[in-house]
Amino acid sequence: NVRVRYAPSPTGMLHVGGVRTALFNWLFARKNGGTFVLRIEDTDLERSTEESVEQLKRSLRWIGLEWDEGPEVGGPHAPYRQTERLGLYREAAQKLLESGAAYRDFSTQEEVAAFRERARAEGRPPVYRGGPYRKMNPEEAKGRADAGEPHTVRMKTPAEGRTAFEDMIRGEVSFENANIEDFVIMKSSGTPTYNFAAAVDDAEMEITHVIRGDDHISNTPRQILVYNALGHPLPRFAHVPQVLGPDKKKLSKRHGAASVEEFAAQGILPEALFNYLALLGAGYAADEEIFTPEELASRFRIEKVSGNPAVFDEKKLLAINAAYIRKKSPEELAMMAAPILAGSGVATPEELERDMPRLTQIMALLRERLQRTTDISDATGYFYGGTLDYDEAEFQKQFGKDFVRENLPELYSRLKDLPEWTEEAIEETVRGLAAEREKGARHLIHPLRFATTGRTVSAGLFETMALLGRERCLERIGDVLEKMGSRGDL
RNA sequence: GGCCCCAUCGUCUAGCGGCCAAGGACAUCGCCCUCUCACGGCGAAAACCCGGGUUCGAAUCCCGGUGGGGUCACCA
Repeated sequence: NVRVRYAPSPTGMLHVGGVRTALFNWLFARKNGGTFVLRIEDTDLERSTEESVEQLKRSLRWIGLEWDEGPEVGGPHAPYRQTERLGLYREAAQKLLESGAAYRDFSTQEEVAAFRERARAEGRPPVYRGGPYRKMNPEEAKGRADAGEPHTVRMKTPAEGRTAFEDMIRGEVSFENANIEDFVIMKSSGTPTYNFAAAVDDAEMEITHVIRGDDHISNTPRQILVYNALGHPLPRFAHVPQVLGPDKKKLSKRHGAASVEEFAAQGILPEALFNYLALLGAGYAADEEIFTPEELASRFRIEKVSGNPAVFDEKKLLAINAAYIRKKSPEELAMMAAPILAGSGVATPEELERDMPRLTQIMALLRERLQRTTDISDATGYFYGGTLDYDEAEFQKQFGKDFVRENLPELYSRLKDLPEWTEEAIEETVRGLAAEREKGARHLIHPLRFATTGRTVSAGLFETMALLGRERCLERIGDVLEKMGSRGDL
């Protein structure tokens, strides 16, 4: 029975690197019919915030990573927050103290730092092994502790041999014990350190596969030591590489959007981020790239995950995002667009309510042209409201030509007299006039596009005008004619 | 600096000793479609870090170098 976990510390926003390891855990659980546990590692009282916890949960859910056990949903190993499990760590530490695997250290932080300093200066490895306290009589140490003397609890690390493990994506990784110092497991505040709490929890929660960022690879031997001292069988480990920015440095805010919430705010669809991140460095066959979470899960192979750090490519994310937007139905897009349009003030909620059928048709036209959902308000603005503001230079360019000046009024009146305002009728009118004047239709189409939409690019002109409606089109063309006249161009 | 990890087109990757004068995707550049933009189609350019081995044969295995990353806390 496979049990995996994602164990973030709530000290900031959920980072793409973090979601990716959460994602790999989720994928692995789904693939193997296992359980995905969420555990909050908030033993750093200084930096952990309640807000981060909420944000974390929100982000995880947004992208579609529901946890089977964890905060809010509960489970057989509750609670799932380390600050609520303090008793467990104290108990475990007590056990290690009694078995002699750990000892109390009464030296201060300054003293330990000084030791390391000296060792470094003398060219010895700065590996601290407790000074006099490692060998101190446990009874005496207990007495001092009971008397209230501040101390930490440290692991008694073997000075020789190696600690090795078989990483599921890297193969054997091994460390020399001589380089592993007697690390602290309980701080003088009585709270556990990361390496201890994580190992104790992974053991207690019966985690079978620890899949985490490779920045934890050097912590693994320490945790193995804890497991062993606790007499608990080891889980399997898999260390997934970091996500890097374009400069090959660890991805951070410096590189632009780096947190899930920022991507959401920038018009990225959750399924697109999910898909992109899952693909990033996961070693899927390269034949296709658009997959549902279920497909991703069934094809997921942890041992295929690449061992080298992956550079985050925003362009590719955008390409995938655009593909997901194209896959949405016009109805779905209209539902998404309405609040965006209302929010940006291009149309009132009531107006949009009435207008849903038309909005749906608009989305059908624009679907192929959107990269991010936030492009919607910009791309649809001209479908609402009356007259437009025209760019001066472009106005000159479009309407400065004699042919346009001579024929736009005629075009205006023919459009006005059309018995039916349909795409076909409009096209016939425009092409017809151009043909009569023996000119290519594009000589009329481009200025007309600019007049009716205020821009030089849009979806097909005739369908666009049909959706714009006769009244709005005539108003805008009339407005242009007037502007041309008022400056004596007519 | 010590320890650990990693190394195929710009980026993500396929490749797991011969099928590779290295395939796909994104990006780039052409062409086609076309009322513009997009979509779509076709095509181009673009990589096995270097040096030694092992082998009949290496992108694939081994060693060294170089480069990149991580980590060296009473932070996770």
